[in-house]
Amino acid sequence: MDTQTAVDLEKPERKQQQRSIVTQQKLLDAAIEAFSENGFKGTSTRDIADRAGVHHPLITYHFKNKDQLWRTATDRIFREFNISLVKAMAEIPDVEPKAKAEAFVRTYLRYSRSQPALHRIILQEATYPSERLDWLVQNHLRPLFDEVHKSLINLQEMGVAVQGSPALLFNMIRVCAGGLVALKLELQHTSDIDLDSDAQISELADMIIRVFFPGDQPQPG
Amino acid sequence: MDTQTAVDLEKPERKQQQRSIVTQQKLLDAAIEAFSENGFKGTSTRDIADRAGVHHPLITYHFKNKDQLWRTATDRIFREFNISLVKAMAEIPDVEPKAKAEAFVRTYLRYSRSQPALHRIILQEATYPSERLDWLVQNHLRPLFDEVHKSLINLQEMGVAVQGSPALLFNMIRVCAGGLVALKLELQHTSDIDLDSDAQISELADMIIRVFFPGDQPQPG
DNA sequence: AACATTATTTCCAAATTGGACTATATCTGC
DNA sequence: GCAGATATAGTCCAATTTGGAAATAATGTT
Repeated sequence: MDTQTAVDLEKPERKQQQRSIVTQQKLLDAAIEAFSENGFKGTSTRDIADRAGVHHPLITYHFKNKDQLWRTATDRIFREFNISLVKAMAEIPDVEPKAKAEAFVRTYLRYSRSQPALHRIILQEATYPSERLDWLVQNHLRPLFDEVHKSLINLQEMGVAVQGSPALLFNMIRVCAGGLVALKLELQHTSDIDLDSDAQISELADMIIRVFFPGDQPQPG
Repeated sequence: MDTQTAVDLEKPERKQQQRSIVTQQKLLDAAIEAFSENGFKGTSTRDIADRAGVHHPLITYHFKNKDQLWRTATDRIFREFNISLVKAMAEIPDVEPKAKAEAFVRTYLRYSRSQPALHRIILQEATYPSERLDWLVQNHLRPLFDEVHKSLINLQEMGVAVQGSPALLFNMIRVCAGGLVALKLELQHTSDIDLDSDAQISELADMIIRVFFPGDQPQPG
């Protein structure tokens, strides 16, 4: 439903120039950073332009307005994440559901680290009702939930995942991954945890898996 | 030329008037709401004054400036939480460590629901380094961590808590409680979870306990 | 009544806001 | 190459918002 250019022209008579693409990418990166730091309301288009090292009127030129910029930027994060996820899942055979769950956790965690905005922007928008939250839910969060939810029920039936509400379970896993990464600055100071390190990310992944998917492991007693 | 704030000075020659206390409370409530929605930078003192239904110069009068207002408001949240926590823990005998862990989870969850800002403000401040984050860590987060960390190690040794890094464990529990409540608006839409309901809060508490404290408590006698 | 405390009201100087506008540079398609 | 479209630069503005100061008025305390 969208093109790479800001405006949907019926008949693009010329192809988009390379420098234009670069500018848009810089603006999108800057927007993601700014929005996840200060929220939608707390971010000015000039701030974004400054971070991108670009003249601020270019935002109007490329993305029409602040709202469209937010949507395009957010869309990119979730798209990229979905690509990573699909790719990782495809490598695991369907007959190994626990391995699939593990892949999900590790992918979510790895992507969250490289792009903490994945979780932060959700949090920013979840503080009060807005059209943006509705958009986020409908286009990205709900579809993801629906899919994982099914898998989780399956895993519970197989005795791999812990019992209890699969909806709660999904969200607990999600915040243990993304939510912890979003707090990484704090964790460095309070808990001597450095989620920038591969080792600690891996340790966290192991722990999430061990806690939420304890099945197929040596049961004590 | 010292401005009198809520903090008690050496010798107040007259006692604080009731209307002053009310105004301060209204401002603190409004500040907590605004800061947790839009972060420190994204919140204006005028916005806070409007929410409180109070003239904005009163902020300067009562709290000197925006920064002091933030500190006072944040301090109040954590103090209140600590009071709840201490009170709840005092009711559980020391010989029942698992019950203590349960009480901690339930208290954290209940307080987070009545005051989601507890988690949201941390998240707002954890997105980039600031003096406020340092202050938060030193005055509230670190002390809480240190205390719970000890208890968790103990619980692990008794086989009540799951194995693994106690620091990670603490933070996983924390985000499963506070982090999920902070997302409650989203969860209503994506997952049909209503964390305003007692039943679902209780279900979440049970699940957290079941997942992170699966071991049985040795029964005395 | 006297005086401290609290609230109201008006004001300011600085910064920020989104956006318009023109001019210039650069690329594309021919 | 050229013409026309695309993209950026640079400048400007009017409106609003910002945190805060100040003078004045109202209210409570002793």
